[in-house]
This record gives sequence, C-alpha cells and structure tokens, in this order.
Amino acid sequence: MQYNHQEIEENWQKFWAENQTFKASSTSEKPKYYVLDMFPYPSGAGLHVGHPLGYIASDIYARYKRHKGFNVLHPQGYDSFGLPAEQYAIQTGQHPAKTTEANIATYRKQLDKIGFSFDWSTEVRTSNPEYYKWTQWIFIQLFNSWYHKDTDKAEDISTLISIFKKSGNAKVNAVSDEDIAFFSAEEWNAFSTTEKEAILLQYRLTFLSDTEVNWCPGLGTVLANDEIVNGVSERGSHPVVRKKMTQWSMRISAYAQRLLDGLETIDWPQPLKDSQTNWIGRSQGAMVSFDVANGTEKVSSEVKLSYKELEALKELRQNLSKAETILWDELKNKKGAAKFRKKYTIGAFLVDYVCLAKNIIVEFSGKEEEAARTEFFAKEGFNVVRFTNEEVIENVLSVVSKINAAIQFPKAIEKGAKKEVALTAKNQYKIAVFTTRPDTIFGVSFMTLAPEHELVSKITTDAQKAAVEKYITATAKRSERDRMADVKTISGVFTGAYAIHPFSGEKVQIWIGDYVLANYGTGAVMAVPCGDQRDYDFAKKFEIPIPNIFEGVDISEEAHTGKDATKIANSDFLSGLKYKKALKLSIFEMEKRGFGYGKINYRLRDAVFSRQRYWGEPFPVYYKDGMPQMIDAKHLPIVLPEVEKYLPTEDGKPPLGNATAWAWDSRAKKVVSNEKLKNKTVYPLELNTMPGWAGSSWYFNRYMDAANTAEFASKEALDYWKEVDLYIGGSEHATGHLLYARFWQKFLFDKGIVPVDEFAKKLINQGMILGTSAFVYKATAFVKEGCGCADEKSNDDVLNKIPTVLVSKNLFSSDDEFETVVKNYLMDKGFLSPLNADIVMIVKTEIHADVSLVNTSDELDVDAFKNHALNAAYKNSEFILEDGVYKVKREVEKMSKSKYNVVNPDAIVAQYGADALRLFEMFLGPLEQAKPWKTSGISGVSSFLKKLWKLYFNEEIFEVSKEKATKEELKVLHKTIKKVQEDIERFSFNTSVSTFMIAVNDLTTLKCNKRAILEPLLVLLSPYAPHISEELWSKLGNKKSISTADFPVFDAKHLVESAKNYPISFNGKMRFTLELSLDLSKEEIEKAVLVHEKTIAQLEGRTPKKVIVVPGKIINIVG
RNA sequence: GCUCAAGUGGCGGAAUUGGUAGACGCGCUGGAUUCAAAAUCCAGUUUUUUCGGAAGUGCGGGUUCGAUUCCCGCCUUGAGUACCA
Repeated sequence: MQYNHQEIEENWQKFWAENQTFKASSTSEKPKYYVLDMFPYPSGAGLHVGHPLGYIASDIYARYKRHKGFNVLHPQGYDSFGLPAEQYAIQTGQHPAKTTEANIATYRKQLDKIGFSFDWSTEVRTSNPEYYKWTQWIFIQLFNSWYHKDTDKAEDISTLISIFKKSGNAKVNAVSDEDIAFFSAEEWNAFSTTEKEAILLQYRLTFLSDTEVNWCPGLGTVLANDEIVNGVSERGSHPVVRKKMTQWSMRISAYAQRLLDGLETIDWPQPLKDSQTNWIGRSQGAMVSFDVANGTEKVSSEVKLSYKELEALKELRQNLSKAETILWDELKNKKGAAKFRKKYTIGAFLVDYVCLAKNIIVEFSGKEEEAARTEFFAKEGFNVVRFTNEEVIENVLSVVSKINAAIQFPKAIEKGAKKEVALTAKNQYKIAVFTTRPDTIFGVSFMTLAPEHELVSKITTDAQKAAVEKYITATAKRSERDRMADVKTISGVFTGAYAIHPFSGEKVQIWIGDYVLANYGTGAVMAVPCGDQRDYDFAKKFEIPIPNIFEGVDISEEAHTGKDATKIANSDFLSGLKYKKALKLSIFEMEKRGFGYGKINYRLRDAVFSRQRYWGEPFPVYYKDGMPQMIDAKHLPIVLPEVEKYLPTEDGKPPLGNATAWAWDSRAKKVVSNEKLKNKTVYPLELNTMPGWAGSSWYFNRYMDAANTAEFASKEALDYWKEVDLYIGGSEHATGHLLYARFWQKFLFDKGIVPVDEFAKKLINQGMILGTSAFVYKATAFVKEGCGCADEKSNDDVLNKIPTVLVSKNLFSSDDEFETVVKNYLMDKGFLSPLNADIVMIVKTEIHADVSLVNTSDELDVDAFKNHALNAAYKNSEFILEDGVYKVKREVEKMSKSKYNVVNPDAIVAQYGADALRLFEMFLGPLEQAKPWKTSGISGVSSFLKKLWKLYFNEEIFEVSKEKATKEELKVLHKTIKKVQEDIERFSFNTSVSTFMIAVNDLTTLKCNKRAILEPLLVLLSPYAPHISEELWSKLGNKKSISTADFPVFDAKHLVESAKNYPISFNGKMRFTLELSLDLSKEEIEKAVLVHEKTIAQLEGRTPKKVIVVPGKIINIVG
C-alpha cells in the first residue's frame, strides 16, 4: 500500500482538532511543562519555510514531554497590534482590524497544515479588547507604583505619599527623575492637588515627562532606542531625528541592576545575555564635582544662553502654538505698567510671558524643571502664574482675569526660599563628571564638556567667545550620523575658563569637544590623557600636558588603558597603590571631603512608551488640569475608538485626535462624544497609544488562564504554571521584547501578582534559514565608441539585431571568455556580422531567477523562465546551453521576495507532506545555527518516510508479526531509544533525524516486521513525524492517540557486547582494527595485539616504547 | 575599535567526557529495472598514491601515548555594539 501523506495528514489534523487532543489541563496531577514560541506578528506576506523552524522544534519538545508524562502547555497567539497593518491602512483606507484578521486567517491555515500540537483554546491576540484590558490594567499598576531602593522593589504609591506626609522627600530613597526639589512634610501638605500630582509623576514607574525622543517623521511617531538600527527606523528604514516631546515613559532604569542579576539565574544563550548586559551598560565609578575657578580673566556678567537655546528662542518667538497665540492676543494689548513681553529670558530660563514692571511671569505648565524654575524666579522676585494649554484654549477670558488678579494681589514671596538661594548663588559654577577611574584623578590635566553642555555659555571668557561659538555652530550643523561615523577627527576648543582640581587645587583648562556626548553621564568628562586614549589624542592635538601617573609605564606613544597590574604614581595619597585599592581609597577620600561619591551608572535609558499611532492599545488615561488621571480598573477596557483616517490631525496631534467620541465622562464613567468636553466633569482622553512591546511583555502569563474575565490570570493558574520552561524564538528580540518582558515580570513579581521574577527558565534562539538564490548570466551588448569614422546610425542597427542572451554557468570561467562565447553564438546564429564583431562589447550581469524554476541539479526550466510573470523582458531571449541544459549559479542569501528565493511551506507540504517538512527542517542542521535551505535535500527524508511505511507492509497488506524480536533487532531499537532521548534533551534535533534513518535502514536490512520493535519505534518518531506515526499506530490497533503513549524505556542490557572491534593506532594514528573479546585483561590485549602480523609489519622491526590499552576503547602503540 | 560566535569533502552537516575524522542526507559516477522517463534498488564517492600505503578538520605553535575537541598567537567570516568617560 502506498504512503499517501495528503490523506493521512488531513485526517489526523482533523482528528486532533475535533478531539482537542492537545488541550492542557489546569487540574492535572502530572508535573507541568510550558513550551512557548515567541509571539508571531501576523504579517500579510504569510510564512516562508524559515518561520516554522522554531515552531517545529518547540512542537517536538512539547510532544516529547507529553510522552514523558508531563502536562504540557503549548499555546499560540498573535501580537496583532503594530505598524505594518497601520501603514497598510493609511495607504488603502482599510481598517487595520480587518487586514489583521485576514492575515491571521492565512497564518492559521498555514500553521494548521504543519501539524502543530498547539492548544488553540488558549489563543490570545493583543489587539483584542478582552486582552488589552489587562495591558491597560498593568499600565495602571505601574502608574500607581514607585521604586523603593531600601526594599529594592516596587511599592504602591500610597506608601510614598505617607512618607511625604510624615517627613517630606529629603530622605526618600527612590528611583526618580533627576533634579528633584526638596520639600518638607509641611510643604507637602500645603501643596495643591495638582502640585502633588506633578511631584508624584517624578516617582511613578510610568510617568509623563518632556524627553528627548527619537522622532521618525517618515512613520509619524517616536521610536524606542531598540527600534532604531544604524540611525534609521527598524521598520521601513526612515530617518530619525531628536526631538523634545511630552511622552509616557517606563522607569525601566529602576530595574537595571536586577535585570543584570537575573541573567545569572536563567538558562539563556550567552550571546543574548551579553547583548542585554551590554545594553544595560553598567559602569561603576564616582561622581566628582569640580569647581570652576573665578579666574583673573573677566567672565562676562550677563546671563547667557547656549547656542541651541538662542536658536530655539528665535524660532519660538515666530512660531507660537495655538494656545500661545490666543493668550498673546489678549496680553499684548495691555499697556503701561502691565505691559507683557513674550518669550523672554529670565536668567537662564525662557519664559512664555513676563510683565517686568509687576514682576509677574505667565507660563504654560508642563515645562521641564518646573520646580527649579519656580525657585529661581522666586529668588529673582517674580511671581509665577501657570496655565495649561486646554485652559487657555477653552476659556481664555477666565485665564486673563486670573492674571489680572495676580497683578493686583501679588503673592508674598517666601523668605526661606530666598535665603537658601542667596547662599547657593554665592557659590561659583560646578562641573559634575562621572568617571570609572577615580583612581586616576591625579592624572587630570584638563576637562572636556559636550558642546551642548549648559555651562559652556556661562563660563566662556570674552576672549574665547568667538571661537567657542564658531565651534558650536559647526558641530550643530553636523548630523548625528556624521558625528557617529567620523570618530577619527579630533576637534575641540578652549573655553578660556579653568576648573580647580579638587585634590591638588591646581587649575586645569576647560575645553569643549564633540567626543563628549551630551546625553551620557553628565555631558562632561575629567580628562586623564595618560589613561584614556581619546583624552590622550585630544591632549596631543591641542598640546595639553600629559602627566604620567603610572609607575614604570611608557606613555609617549599611547595611553595606558590597562588597570589591574599597574601601580599608581605621582598621586599624593594614592601613589604606590594598585587599581582596586586606589579606587576604593579615592572614593573614600572624595566622600570624606565632600566633593564626590561612589556611583554606578547605567547606559540603559527609561523607555519611551507613547506612540503617535492608531493601531495600538489606548491608554486608560484622561487629563484634568493638565495632570494625567487613571481610569478606574473596573471601567476597562477603554476600547480603541473609530477614526475616519489613520493619519495625524491637521494640527499635528496623533491619529486618535481624529476620533469624535474620545472624552471621558467622569460621572457616567464612560467614553463620550468630544462635544461634551464643555461639561465640567468631562475630560479629554490620552491621544497616544502604547508601543508594540506593551502587549508582548506579559502575554506568556495570560496563556496560563486565557479565558479569565475577572483577573489577569487566576492565582491558581499562575502558581501551577509559574513560568515558561522552554522559550524558542529569534535573536532579534534580545534588547527589545526580552528586556521589557523581564522588566514587567519583575514589576509584577514585586507587586505579588506573579509568583516568579523571571518568566522564561530556558531560552533558545533558532537560527535563520537562508535562501539559496539562483542566478542567470545575462549578456548586454554595447557598441564601442570613439572610432570617429563610422556614423552612429549603422551602429544602432548592429545593436538592434542582437537579442538578449543568457549563458549557462559552466561555459566560461572569465569575463573575456564570456564575451567570446556570446559573440561566437551571435555570429553562428547570424545576429551579428563578423565584420562588426570588433566594435561590439559584451558585458556580463547576474540576475536573480525564481528558485521554483530550478531543479535539484541546478538546471533552469527555460520555457517556464521565459513565460514567468516577472520575466516579460526575457520572453524572446536566447539561451546558450551546456549539454542541452541551462545551469544556474547558486548563492546563499537571506530569504526575501526581492531575491526570488522564498520557499513557501504550503508548496512543500502539498508535495512531500508535513511530516517530511518537519523532519527536513530539523535535519538541515543545528537549531541555533543559520543554514541555507535547499529544497532538493528533502527527497532524503521523503524516502525515509516511504521506507518506514514499508516496514509495516507486506506488499499491499498491513502486516506485523507477533514473533519475539531478535537480539539484533532489540539492539537497533534500544540504540535508537537512547540516542533519540539524549538528542531531544539537548535540543540536537538534526542528529536524531539521522538516527531514525539509520534505524530504518538497519531494520530494513534485517527485514524486521516485529510489533515488539515497530510499535515503540512509532512513539520515538511521533514528536517529529506525528501524522504517519498516528496512522501506523492506529493501524496497529491502538484506539487512543499516540500522543498519550509512554515513551519507550531504554534498557542497556540490549546493547551489551561480548567483543569489540578495537582500533589499533600507532603514535595516535589508526592503522587497522582488530576484533577482541571484551573479557580480556589489559595484558592479554597487549599480547594479542603485539603478536598480530599487521602490528609487526607496522613496527618494521622496531620495539614499541609503550603500549596504551584503554579496554573497550582503543589501543595505541608508541614507537 | 570593542564584545561574542563560528571555520571539517562538491553541498547541509556528524564525531556527547581528549580515543577509529567525514555518520546521516543531498549532489555526482557507474550498474539493475524500464520501450523511455519518473520512482525504486545495488555499488562507489576527502585528497594523493609506486595500490603497500601516506597526508588531512582555517594558519602557526604548545600540552598529551593520542587533539576537530584543551592552551597560546594569528587569519577569515558572521552577529551585536559603538566616541559610554
């Protein structure tokens, strides 16, 4: 009977679906095992053969674990929010939900054909409101939490509030924004609700702030650092620029250390751990503060703004926002003592409006460093009045009347604040730096600030002013990419100012240079040229002294960057010490003297969480008095509203700004029409949506209890399944999904919501499957120029006669030979007159041919190629063949549509079957490695399946014998059991496919048809080739699915041998083998070998110096 | 530049603790079957050879009775990251 894969596979796929064979039980006595694939994004292009690789591996493991008696959870779902569907929606006007739904349907159909044992009853989709309800819920939990460094975990915001109430914020040890103003308990209690909320935002784990973000104009949204590759967007490769915007952020930096520590506890690939470690970028060192000298050179007294600020100011005066214009229209009419100015600088701050005569500042709220501004303005004797954009737009008259009130009844400025500020004002400027080498502080010979550093304009002397400004202008012009690409050019300029070395008291020059990055550390470095190559190069270029503080080290050529072995010299109290001790002592001294302290810096930035896109989770947030408010969890989900178009609004708001019903009625507790915004209890809702990683950061927990409507997942389910035991997916998620998901998991763990703080115990990165592209060689003819005698027209005639010619691969070995071959062909066929042969030039180009047109022997189907839809240009081409066929060149490349090398799994399944596809994908090579796909290879596993099938048949009749298995047959079976089990457990799936082949070859040779062998063999094979195994299993008379069968138990007694075919080597080289009994002692073996005639021949009369005998392994004769 | 991973036949790859290098499969060569093709089956397939052998796992050293495997240096390829103080 013929093996008919189509019928068999269809039947069993139907059987599994109908019987819910792979549904996981949550009330099982069995031990649990959770196998998960990384969340797929259902793209419109569908699957190619590279995609199922990881799914097949995880499916094999899941099925194996079921045979081994585990209760296995093996779910699947879709990360269905995201950019591609939205880009498509913008282009076609189709609702992303619709296209997503269609893509999922295609995806599912393709998956089903491969025979995966997914438990589809737990399917989740991130774009489903029942799912994102809980994503919103987690967001609220984050909002209501702060990170307490004392307990080293996230706590409810209420514990922070109670500390504030009792003792203010001076002693709170929390992860927060930088530059937080201190306040006492009394002050806290006196703050207005809005003020309190503004302060709490600085502590919450998700918070709203003005941050420099990566704005991508091409996509119309901001991007996280991990969504940018080489300065352009990961999706679509659009340029990205820096821009300041008010955004939701996630305080992932609070977890930096724990994210590092957690890596120690999980079994993940080292390269992945390395890249997370790298991304987090921990560096241990010290913060040191250098005073700027009040030098002899005159420092200009007027308050200056940095170049950037001045440029921004000019622009701002001209381009007022809508709210600003409305308010200015009212204020500008005021005359006399109440005259207002717009965009005016007070100190280093830019204020929106100021009335100088009445000392009133009017500002829009939500600016950076609001507390610091207030403090500074108070010191200068100004009263500050703040309004939100919305207040002004909605009722400008009430705003104006409040301003009038402030002019008439100025608030008394607190004396305490004034006194404190006066004290600090006496102090000169300080430059804070972070260094990982405080032990080399005596090697500091200058300092370098980033050109953007705020102090630059304030400390630059008049003499250097022109040079500094010129340099800053020049740097500002260079794009981010230019600066990144050009590392070699050393540039900088002296500010004229000096800093005081905190230990030695010496004056060191302060420079600016663009090798110092504004957004890392403090944007300033203490330069130690003898110990840092960049500082060294800088010092050399500008002839700054390079003091040597290393004992016995030559620094005339380059800096000495090593640290461990070298002793410090010329360094006062640090002299003679090695790195470790000097480091500790230097920090100790700094702390004692009060100008520095030990600090650990992380490169990891807080993650921007807002996206100006439509197709994402809406935030459960509305705004009241400019302050974000969470919607109570019981009113979730806040469902994504319908919009007419998916583009930003005309005034630049995100797409949700197009929604007509997007306001929160705080009384009715529901989303209502925007028209009701006039009501006092109706507020605008957040217009941003969440980023793609929101839904994928916790989905693995949802699978444990996917249908739960009351909770994110029940406690019982979470406690039973705990974490993913095996997680398989691509390495591209290393610093995105996998870092964010670990962060959320740790947060949920802190809040007692999940029982473990790492969500995946073991992770495997499957390698990419590459395509084997096919190329044809195309000949293009040109006419040589410059003869000067012939007229152009006749040359055109020559060219017009020449058709496109394609040359088979092995007909030439050089470009010259190629030209000759083509010319000879053209002349033979009469396309080219021999008279014109010399004026024609032939150039070779390689073009991709669709791989489906090429057979296993690299031969092109010429007719199919000519008639291929994409090859209209070659319809009338001539082909130069070799031995009657056209051979193509093959090359391994990434699988992609543009390279015509994409192989669709559906086609493979139709022709060879899902079992063959599964076996072949595994057979290609180690799971973790990248490897090329070559469809020709599949015939090997296909004939294996046919051979296996044959073992169970006597011609047309299914027939297995009840006879006892022979020793030989049992040996084959048990060898296979042992090897397959070992292979699966170390995820070496390719070698177990070989093992099956060997077993079937051996059993065929032995003509074995014993049930005792063939029945357990099916269980071994069933994780790999489940359909054929089920079919033969049921033919053997079994009523239940093979997935319920126990894995065969290995018995070593079947492998016991009485003799061993020993390899006999001479000086380590194997020369011949000799069969000897395993009962022999070492001495007997040695004797037997030495008297053997081949040994004597090998030795050629020499006496062996030594004979190594490893019983059961090898014999080595030295001599 | 730095970090990590990997280099084995014509190709994908195997060799699990240092113990017979090239399993298994593709491709190729020859044969059987067939009117012929496909499919199937059999034999061969690292290089070299005076047919006894000899050499051989990117290159050069080392440790060892014995190294694809361990150590040192170098070369090549791939991935990540990038003026990170």
